[in-house]
Amino acid sequence: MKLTIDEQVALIERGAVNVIAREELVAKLKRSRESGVPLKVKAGFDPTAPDLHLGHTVLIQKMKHFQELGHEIHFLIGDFTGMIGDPTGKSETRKPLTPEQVAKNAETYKEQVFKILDPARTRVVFNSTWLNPLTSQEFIKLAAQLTVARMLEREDFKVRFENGRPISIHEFMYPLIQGYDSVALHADVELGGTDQLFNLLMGRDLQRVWGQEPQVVITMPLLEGLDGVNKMSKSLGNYIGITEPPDDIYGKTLSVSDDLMFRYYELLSDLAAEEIAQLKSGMAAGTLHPKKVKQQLARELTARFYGAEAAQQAEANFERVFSQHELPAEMPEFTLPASSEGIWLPKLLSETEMVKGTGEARRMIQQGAVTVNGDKVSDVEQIVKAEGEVLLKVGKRRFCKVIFS
RNA sequence: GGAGGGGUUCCCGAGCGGUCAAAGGGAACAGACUGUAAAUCUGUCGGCGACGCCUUCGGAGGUUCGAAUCCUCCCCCCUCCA
Repeated sequence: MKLTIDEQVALIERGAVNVIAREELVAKLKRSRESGVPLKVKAGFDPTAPDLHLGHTVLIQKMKHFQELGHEIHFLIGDFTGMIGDPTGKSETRKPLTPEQVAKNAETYKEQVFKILDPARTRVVFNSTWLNPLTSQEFIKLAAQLTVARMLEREDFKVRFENGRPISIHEFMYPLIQGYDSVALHADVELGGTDQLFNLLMGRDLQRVWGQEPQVVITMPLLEGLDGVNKMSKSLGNYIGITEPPDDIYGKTLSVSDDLMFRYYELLSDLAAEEIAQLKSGMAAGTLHPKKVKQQLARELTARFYGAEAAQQAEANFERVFSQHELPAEMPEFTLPASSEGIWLPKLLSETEMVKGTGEARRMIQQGAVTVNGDKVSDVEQIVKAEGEVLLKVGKRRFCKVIFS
């Protein structure tokens, strides 16, 4: 790819919230082009979440942009810092992870990130590599670079401090350590979410202290989760995981609110800004149905991880089940022993794990949410014939085929 | 180290000897309406083959016919002082 420096900068700036500082970025890009030495682009991930979701991909897409420009990505897994716990945005002290958990989560990251990034231009690094050997003296030197007052400028610390909530001393170390990672890597650029701004800037400060040219800092917006309120996160359960089945990625995307849909377009889609604007105005003018627009997004995102064909299939499945109200083409099967006296429906639902227990089964039946072979059941005492095949449906999206043998 | 205030069901938060499986709100789930959107309305929301039984209110004991509520010890958190 042969882009002019201006075109490169435009690509890099797309979607970014901060670029600090633009002139430095231009200078680095020029120097890299002249010398043929790729820039070292660093992005750190805290190995707390076992699964990457679309929220992470905002950043990963940006990393990919750099790869397309020929630069080298350092995918930093914060296995050391993961044991501390990033205090960013938290109102409480985080629980540290055990080394075993960190190691396990880190592996998952490595597997998943290459769904998007080019492995040949990606270096996966662990910050324990250089942090574990640090001596106490070096550690203290690091700590000496920052005052408490400066640290308390940070909004999250400030709020906690003013509200008298606990801040552990080790949490102060987090930004310092993250900054030191940049020193250890000689990073030219660091990418992160907007919530990471303080930590990213710390890298610049520390690099100066260690006599290095400060890294360019680029922040990307945080993606809202499916609820449209909180940021997308595993722990809140409002996420779309990139390893989820195509049907789920498609379905979850389609369940997002209209407002949120455009936010997703903006941050996740590969469509040009003008194309997105067209969709928006078309919808406002009434010439485009919102569902069509949303379907396009769902197809694009599903196709990103599974290909266009799988995306089409996911759409077909979705239409079949939710628009035509037909049973899905495939559903989980359960085999139970046949019996002549039949089986009590709540028991059957419970055995097939369609509900948590017979209590929930009773509730679902009473609420008219249960269907047996397509017929709605209202009797809690219903006995189902335990022979042949029985199709069960609970609510809108729980299906199961029971085979009695 | 000293003085106070707290730990309630997924979360917040009432309750302060029986009428408490525990108000209210949020989340979640189901139904209606839809575009599985949002908003709205209704219902459910510890477990159990259930108009009854069992297990919950930081932990362990105790007082009572009876405790989330009272007493004792322990654990954890917060505030102020040092």
